[in-house]
Formats: sequence, structure tokens, C-alpha cells
Amino acid sequence: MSQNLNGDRAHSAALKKSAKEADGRLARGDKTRAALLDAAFDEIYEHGFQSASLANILRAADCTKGSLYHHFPDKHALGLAAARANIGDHFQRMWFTPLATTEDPLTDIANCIQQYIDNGDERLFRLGCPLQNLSQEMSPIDEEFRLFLAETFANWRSALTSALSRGVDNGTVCQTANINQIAALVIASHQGNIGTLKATRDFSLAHDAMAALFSYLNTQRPAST
Amino acid sequence: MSQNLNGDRAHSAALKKSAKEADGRLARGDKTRAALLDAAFDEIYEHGFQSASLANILRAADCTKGSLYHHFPDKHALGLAAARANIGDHFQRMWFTPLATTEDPLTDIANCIQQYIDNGDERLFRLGCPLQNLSQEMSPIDEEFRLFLAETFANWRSALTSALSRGVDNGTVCQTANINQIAALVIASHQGNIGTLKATRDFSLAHDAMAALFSYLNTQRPAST
DNA sequence: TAAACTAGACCAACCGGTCGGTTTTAAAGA
DNA sequence: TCTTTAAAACCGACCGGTTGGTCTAGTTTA
Repeated sequence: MSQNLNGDRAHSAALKKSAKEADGRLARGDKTRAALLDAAFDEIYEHGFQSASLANILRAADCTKGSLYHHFPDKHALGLAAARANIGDHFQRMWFTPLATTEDPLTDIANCIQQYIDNGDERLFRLGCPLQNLSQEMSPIDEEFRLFLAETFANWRSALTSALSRGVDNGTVCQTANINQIAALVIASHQGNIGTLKATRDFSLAHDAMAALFSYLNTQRPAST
Repeated sequence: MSQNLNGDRAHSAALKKSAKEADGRLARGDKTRAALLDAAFDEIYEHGFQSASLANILRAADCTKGSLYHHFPDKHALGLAAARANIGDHFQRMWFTPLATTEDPLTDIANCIQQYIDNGDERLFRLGCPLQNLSQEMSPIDEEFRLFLAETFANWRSALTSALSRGVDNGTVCQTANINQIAALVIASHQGNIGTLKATRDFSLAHDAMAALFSYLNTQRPAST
């Protein structure tokens, strides 16, 4: 077994190649691999991992079974690699980057959340959050998926707490605030809000939950003296 | 087509019979029907609707295909009936009954939530909330499921708001409180909390979120004068 | 020429669903 | 009380289709 952490078969070679292609174009094999990851993520996002059809993925990636099973040992490895590639990017863009340097975390956390509800695309409202979907489906039945998802939650949490901790230091967050509790409620209420929206399609409910969270966040500011 | 709202085929006859059996024992047909609903709910709770196997359900209910398709037109109707039967009961017991007559809604809402985290069974933590699982999986792909789930959310919400409204009247909830916002945050954060717990298995995170919610709820009490 | 990659026919297992037939049940008739 | 009868309930072999996965052969690339 010469599998690496990404669960693919031909990655060491692919790395060698893509390192060579300094102009940004992908080598043939890497292009197929990337197309498979994209198609797999889309299919899994739409139907869940267990109901995701390899035939659909193959069609979307314009690729055949032989190629797929050259790049990945099985469906499980493909799904995990697709999740890693996409979910990481998403959290980086939506949370980690905005919070990495913020000087007013309570405001910017609220902005992150508002971003989802007000500027979310159609897929977000119809399909929800990929992290949450995979958590629901895969956590109980696959430990490898669960560990990756738990790790993502942990990263999310520490991005929130370190931003909040900076806020305590610079005086935008109350000294007595419990930053672990704030982070936990942000995560839970945001996840629950996106998830609930999927079934209810009731934006007023989502806006109410968001407003309540914001009013809670505002109680965590220092008393204006 | 002589189907009723429960999506079964043989219910009118079953009703006639069970009405006769005043001693509480179920007629043969009703017993298999109930066994099917139980087994279907368990299988769907464990694996999701799409991955639920009729063969497994049949084995658990000790019943054959012919029986199943005598009582229900298809897998979809079975799943929907199983969800209706179980989720309704659950919410009645956990939320509607405790909140129906409470004189101190903020306290009793907190108690409901605490009940889940502190006295939840193994399945709750491993598999999460059935309402949420079904919402995630079925809302995007099946309108009939979605409507049932949305209705359940709506009932939950109005149980919360009417309890809170009673609290405003009797002075246990602040006059200026926005009860819709409170209800929305309770639902979102509770759902998100249960869902997150499934992947992280981190009870400290769940307790933190709960503590934050409770501190928010306490800000909604009247100022003690 | 060796390794990486692509191709797609093929496979057993399982899927939800159908259907002709048998057994059980309860009410009606004698 | 016993018999008849029709419907309700149950049975399980069978069906076409799909699933994830395998395998051999051929092509491209370095």
C-alpha cells in the first residue's frame, strides 16, 4: 500500500508533474484528477455520499471508470479527497481569512454570518452547508470522515476564539466575556440556522435567529462609559 | 386511489378493527403495520431514507415484502408514515407538553434543552435529531417530506412563542423582548448544537453553546427592580 | 521502453417493486 | 353452533435496473 493522506493512488507522481508545470497549466493526469474531485464534490453535495452515483460523477467529469480507479482506490477515498479539497477552501474564504486579522471580532463575526444569509447562492439555501450535510450523514458510519469533519469544526472554533481573544485584548470585547461560549453559540446557531432554512424556506425565521444572535453578541461588548 | 393522508392502503379497515379491540391489543394487521413503522423509523434513523434498505426493515419487523406492499404503496409512503408517527410523538413529549402550561417559559425552555444534552440517549449523540437528519437529506429532493418537516418546525416555533407570550403577560419575560427572535435562536442553536455534537463528540463545546444560550435567555428577563 | 494514464466491457450484489397464490379472519346464513 | 364466503392479510419467488468495483487491453508521455 503506497497511499498517502489524501487517499489517492497516483499523487506522488502527480505532484512531481505539477511541480514541473510552472506555467499553471495542469498535466493531463492532474486535470482528470481535478475534474473528478470537482464532479465528486458536486454530486455528493447534491445527493449525499452514499447516494452519490459514480456513473454521474464520471459523466460530469467526462472520464471513465478506469481513470477514476487509477486515481483513487475506491469511492470512499474519492469522497474524502473531494470533501477535503472543497470544504477547506470554503472555510478559509468565508471565516479564516476575514477573522485572521480583524480588530473588531464581534462585528466581523456578525458580518460573516450576514454574508451567508444575505449573499448566499441558490445551492446554499437548497442544499445547506456541505460540512453539516456530511456531518449528519457520515459521522455515525465512517470514522475517517468524522475525524476530518471534527477537525474542521475545531479549526473553525479556534479561528473564532483567537479573533475574540484579540478583541478582548484591544478592548472591543468585554473583559469578562467567555470567548469559548461565544464561539460555541456562533457555530451552533449558524449551523442550525442554515439547516433549518433548508426545510422551512422561511427567511424571516433565519433573520430572527440572526438578529437574536447579534443582540447576544452586542451584550459581549464593553460597557460604554 | 383510496389512499388517506397517512399514505397507506389498508388503514380504513385497520381503523375499523382497532376500534373494536377496546382491550388495547392490536389486531393482526395493525400489529404488522406498527412493527413496520417502528422498523422503518429505526432503519431510516440509522442510515437515512435513501440508504434505508427494505430488506433490513422487513427483517427487523419480521415481515415479508407482500405484507409491506399491502400496507404501504411504496418506500416513500412508508418512510413518511414512520416519520410522522415518531417525530410527532417526540416533539409532543419533549417540547409541546412541557411548554403548554409553563408559567416561566425562559426557565422551562432552558430545561428542555438541558434535558437533551444531559439525559440524551446514545442514539441522540451518535445519530442526532431525526427531524434534522430528514431535513438535511430529504428537503431538497422531496416536497412531501419537506412540507411535513417545515410544519413540524412551525409547530415547534409556535409552541415556543406562545409560551414566551404567556411569560410576557405574567411578567417572567421582559415586556420589550422580541419573542420571535428568542424562539428562532432557541431552535437554531439547539439544532446546530445536536448536529455539531455528532461529528465533534465534544461535550464541552455543546455545554458552552448551551451556557451562552442560557445567558442570552436570562437577558430577556425583566430587570429586577 | 517503462510508467502513467485512459478506455469500457464485465461482474456479483443489492435495490425497490410486482404478482400470483395461500392463509387468516370475521361476518353472514342456515 | 356450524358452515360458507369474501375480503383482508400475508407470503416469497421473481423482475429489470443500478450499484461499486475489477480486469484486460490500448494509448500517451517522458
